[in-house]
Amino acid sequence: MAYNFKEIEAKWQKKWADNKTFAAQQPQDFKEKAKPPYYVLDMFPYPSGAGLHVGHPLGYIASDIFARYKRHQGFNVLHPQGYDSFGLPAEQYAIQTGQHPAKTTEDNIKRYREQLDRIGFSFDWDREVRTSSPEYYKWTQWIFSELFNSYYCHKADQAKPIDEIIKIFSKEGNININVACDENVENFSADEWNAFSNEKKEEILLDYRLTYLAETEVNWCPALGTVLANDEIINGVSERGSHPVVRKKMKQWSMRISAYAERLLQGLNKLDWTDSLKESQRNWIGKSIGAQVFFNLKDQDQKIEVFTTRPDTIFGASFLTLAPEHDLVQKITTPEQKEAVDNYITQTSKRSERERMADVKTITGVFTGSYAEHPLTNEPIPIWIGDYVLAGYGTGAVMAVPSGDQRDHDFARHFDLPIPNVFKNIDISEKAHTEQDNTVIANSEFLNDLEPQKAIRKAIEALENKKSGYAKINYRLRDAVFSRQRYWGEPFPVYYVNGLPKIIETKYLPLELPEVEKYLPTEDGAPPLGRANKWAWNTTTNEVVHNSEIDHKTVFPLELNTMPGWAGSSWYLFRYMETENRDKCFASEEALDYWENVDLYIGGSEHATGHLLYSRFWTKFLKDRGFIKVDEPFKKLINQGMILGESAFVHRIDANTYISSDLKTEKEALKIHVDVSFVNTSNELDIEAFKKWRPEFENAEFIKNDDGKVLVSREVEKMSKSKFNVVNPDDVCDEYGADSLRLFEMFLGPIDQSKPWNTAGLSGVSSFMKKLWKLYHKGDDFEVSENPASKEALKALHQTIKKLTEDIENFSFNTSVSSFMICVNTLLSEKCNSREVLEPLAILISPFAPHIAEELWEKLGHTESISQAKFPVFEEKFLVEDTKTYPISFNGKMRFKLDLSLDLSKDEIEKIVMADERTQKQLDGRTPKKVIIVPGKIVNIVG
RNA sequence: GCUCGGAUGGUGGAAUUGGUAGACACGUUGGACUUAAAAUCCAAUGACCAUUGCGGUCGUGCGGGUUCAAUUCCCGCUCCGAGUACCA
Repeated sequence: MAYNFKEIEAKWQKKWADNKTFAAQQPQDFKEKAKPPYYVLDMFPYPSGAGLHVGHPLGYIASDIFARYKRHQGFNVLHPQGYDSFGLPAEQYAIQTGQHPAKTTEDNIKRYREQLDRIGFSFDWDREVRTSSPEYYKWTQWIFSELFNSYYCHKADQAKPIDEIIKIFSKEGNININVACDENVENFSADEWNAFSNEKKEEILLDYRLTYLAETEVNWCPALGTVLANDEIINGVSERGSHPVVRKKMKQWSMRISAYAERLLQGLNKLDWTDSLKESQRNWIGKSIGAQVFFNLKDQDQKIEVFTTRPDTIFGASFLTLAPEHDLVQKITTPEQKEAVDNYITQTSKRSERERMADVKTITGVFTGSYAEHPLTNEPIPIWIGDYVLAGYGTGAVMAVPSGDQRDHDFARHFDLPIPNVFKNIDISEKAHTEQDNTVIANSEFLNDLEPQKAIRKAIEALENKKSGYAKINYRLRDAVFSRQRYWGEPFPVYYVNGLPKIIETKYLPLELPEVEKYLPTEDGAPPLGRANKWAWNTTTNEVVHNSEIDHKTVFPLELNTMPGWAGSSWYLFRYMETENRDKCFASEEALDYWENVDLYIGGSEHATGHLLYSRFWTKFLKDRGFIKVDEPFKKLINQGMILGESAFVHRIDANTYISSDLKTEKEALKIHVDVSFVNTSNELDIEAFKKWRPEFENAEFIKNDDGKVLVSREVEKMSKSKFNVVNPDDVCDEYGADSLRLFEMFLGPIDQSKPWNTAGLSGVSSFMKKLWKLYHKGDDFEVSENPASKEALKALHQTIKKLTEDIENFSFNTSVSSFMICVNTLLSEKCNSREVLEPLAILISPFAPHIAEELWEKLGHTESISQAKFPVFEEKFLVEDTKTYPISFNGKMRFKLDLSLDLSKDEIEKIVMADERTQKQLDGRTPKKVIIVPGKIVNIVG
C-alpha cells in the first residue's frame, strides 16, 4: 500500500479528537501518584480575517514537537490554545462594513480552528480561551479592580490593599511613608487627612492606586476623532485618510508599572530566556543612577527639576532645555519671546515622539527669555525649549552640559551658546566627551582633578548640603497608558460620581460591552461607547440601565474607554490551568499550585518589551496580593523568526505589454506584484490564470523568452495579502500532507531566524516521508522482521537518538530533520526492517510527524496511541569506534586524511604521519617547526 | 537616532566548548528504468586554474588583529530585519 497521507491524517485527527488524547490531567484527576506537570504555551493568535498563512504555525509546530516529546518522557503536558480576540482590525472592519466585531471574530476563529486542526497539533481544546468572551473578561475586569484597590509599598517591596494605606494616612499622614505614588503629591498630616472631604481623599488616593487616572500625552487626530498609535501616523499625518495629527493631553487610565521597575529588572536574572531578549528588557526598563537637581528660577518662586547621570559635570551646565510640553513653559516665557515660543510649540505638537527621537540632524529650539540660577555657582543660566527633550521622559527637562553630551553640544553650537570645558586636557571643540574612562574633571571648583565617579559622589554631597538635589535612581520605564478610545475591548468596571471613578463590585461582573449603532467616535469626540444608549450604572439595582436614567444620585455614567489589547493577554496563561470552575474564580488554587507557570513559551520577538513585560508585571502583582504563588509567568522562552514570502513580479514595458524577466529591454520595465499561485517553481507565469485575474490584464500581450515562456522575477518580502505572496497551509496539507508541512517548516532553518518560504523545497521532505514509509513495507505490504538488526543499522539508530535528544533540548529542529534523513537513508541502504530498529524509530519521529508515526505504530501491533510511548534511550555501546579518520593539515590547511587507531599515543601518531609519503611530498624537503597533535581530533604540521 | 538580531555555494541551511568549511535538502547536469511522461534509482555539482593523471590558488558581508589553526575570539565598518511605549 502506498503512503496515503490524506487518509492517515484524517483518521488520526479524528481519533485524537474523539478520544481526547491530548487532554491534560488536572491535579484532582490523579488516583495514584501525580505525574510531573509540564506547561507548553504558544503566544496566542489574533484571529485575523486573512486566516493563517504558513508563517503562523512555525512556532506552534515547534512547541507541539516539544509538548509531544515531553509526553514521551512521562510528563503530564498542558498544551492549550486560544485567541487574543479583541483588537483593532475587527473594529476597523466593523466600521467599514457595519458588521458586529463579535460576529466577524467568531467567523475568523472558526476558520483559524479549521486550519489549525489540519496540522495535527496536540492541543487540549477543552481549555480554549477567548479574551473577548464575557466569561473571560469578567476576570480581566476583576484584575483591574484589584489593581485599583492596591498600592505599592516600597518598604515591603510589594503591592498591598489600598485599605492599609488609608489606615496609615489617618494615623500618621503621608510624610514618612515609602510608597509608589505620583511625583507631585502634596504632603499632609494625619489630622489634615482626617479633615479632608471624601472627594479630596479619593483624589489623593488616585495618586497611590496601581491603576489611576492621569493626564497623558496622546496623538490626537481631530478629523478621525480618535487617538492614533505612532505607527498609524505616516509623515505626521494619519495613515487612514492623511489627516493632521497633534499631540494633546487627555485624561486616561494608567498602570503604575514603574513601581515594579526594580523587580522586573532583577527577575530577569533567574529566567531562561535568551540574553538578547533579557538585554532588551533591561534597556527598556533603563535603570540609571544619578542625581535629581533643582534649578531655582531667577525671578520667580519656582524651580526646575532635572535628572542627570553626570552630576560631576554640573559646572559645565550652560543652559537648561525643557520639553516644549513642560508645565512651566507658559509660566516662564517672557512677553518678548511669547510669539516665538508659541509658534515653536505648535510646530512641535505636529511631530510624533518617534520622529523627535530619531531625527538628530535637524536642531530646533527657542529661548524662553527666562533664566535659572546654577545651584552651585548661582550664575544665571538661560532656559530654552527644544523638542529633543521629551515630556514623558524623566522630568521633561535637562541640564545641558555641552562639553559632556553630544546632543547638548550640537544644540549649543547651533544656537551659539557657551560650551564650558569641564575636562582636563580634552579637546571638546569638535565633539562632546562622553566617556568616563581616562577622564579628569577641570574648571569645576571643588571637583577639579577628580575622576568622574569620585566627582559624582562629591557633587551630590554638595547639592544635598545646599538642599538643591539628591542622589536618585531613575528608570526609563514609564507608566503604561491603559485607556483606548475604541469599541472592541474590555469595558472598564468603572462609573463616575462627580467625576471621580468608582469600581463596580466583582459579584456584578462581567460588565458586558453595550450595543452601539456605529463603531465610530461620537461627533463631539467621545469614544464609541459614547454612542451606547444603555450605558449607565444603577447603584441600587447594580445593573446597566439606560442613559436617560442618569440622575447623578443613584444612577451614574459608565466609563467610555475600553482596555488595550495587552489587558487580556497579560494573564491568560493562568486561565488555561482551570477547566471546571471558570465562573467561580480565574483559576482554582489547586490548579494554580499544580501547574505553577509556563515551562516553555514560544512566540515572536516583537513582543519583547510589550506583552512580555506587562504579563510579568501582572504576574508579580497577582502574587503580591496572594492570588498566585509564582512571580514570573514564563520560565523558558524561545523566539520564533518570521517566515517571509517570495513575491513574484511581472515586468511591464508599456501599458499592455509584459516581458519575460530574463529578457533585456531598452525601456525600464515596471515590476508589478503577481499572485504567487500563478507561478510554478521554475518561475514560469501561468498566462491564462494571470489574464483571468483582473480585468486590466485580460488583453495583456507577452514577449516570451526563447523557451516560449514568460518568467517572473522574485523578491523576498514580508508575507502579506497586499503583496500576493501568501502561502496557505491548507494548500500545502492538500498537496503534501500535514506531516510534510510540519517537517518542512522545521527543516527551513533555525527556529529563531527569519527565512523565506520556498515551496520548491517541499519535495525533499515529501520524498523523505515516502522513504520512511517504504522502510516498513515490502512492495504494498507492511513487513517488519523480528530478526536482529545489523551493527550498522543499530549504530544509525543510536546516532539518531543521541542527536535528536540533544537537538530537541536545544530547539535545533532543522538539524533533527536532517538526522532523520540520514538515518532513513542509511537504513534503506542497509535494507534494515528489524522491529528492533523500526519501533524506536517510529517513536523518535512521532513528535515531528505524528500522523505517520501513529499509523506505523498501529501496524506494528500497538493498540494504544504512540503519544505516551516511552522515548528510546541512547546507548553509547552502539557507537564505540576504534579508529578515527584524521585530517592531516599543513599550516592549518587540510591536505589529506589518514585512518588511525584511537589507541595511539601522540608520539606514535607523529611517527606514522611523518613516515607517510604524502607528508614528505607536502614538506618538500623542509623540516617542520612544530607538529601539533590533538588525539581524536586533528594533526597540524607547521613549517 | 537608540536597543536587539542577522549576513556561509545558484537556493534553504550544517559545522556541540577555535580543530576536515559547505552535512542534509532544493535546483542544475548526465545516466538507468519507461513507447513516453511522472515517480523512482545512480553519479557529478563552491569559484577559478590545470587536466592524461597527480594537483594548485582563492573562498564564510568588508577592513584589520590574536592563534600552530578563526564561520567561531577581539577591534573598526557596511548592508538587511525587528522593536522604539495606542498594530498584534
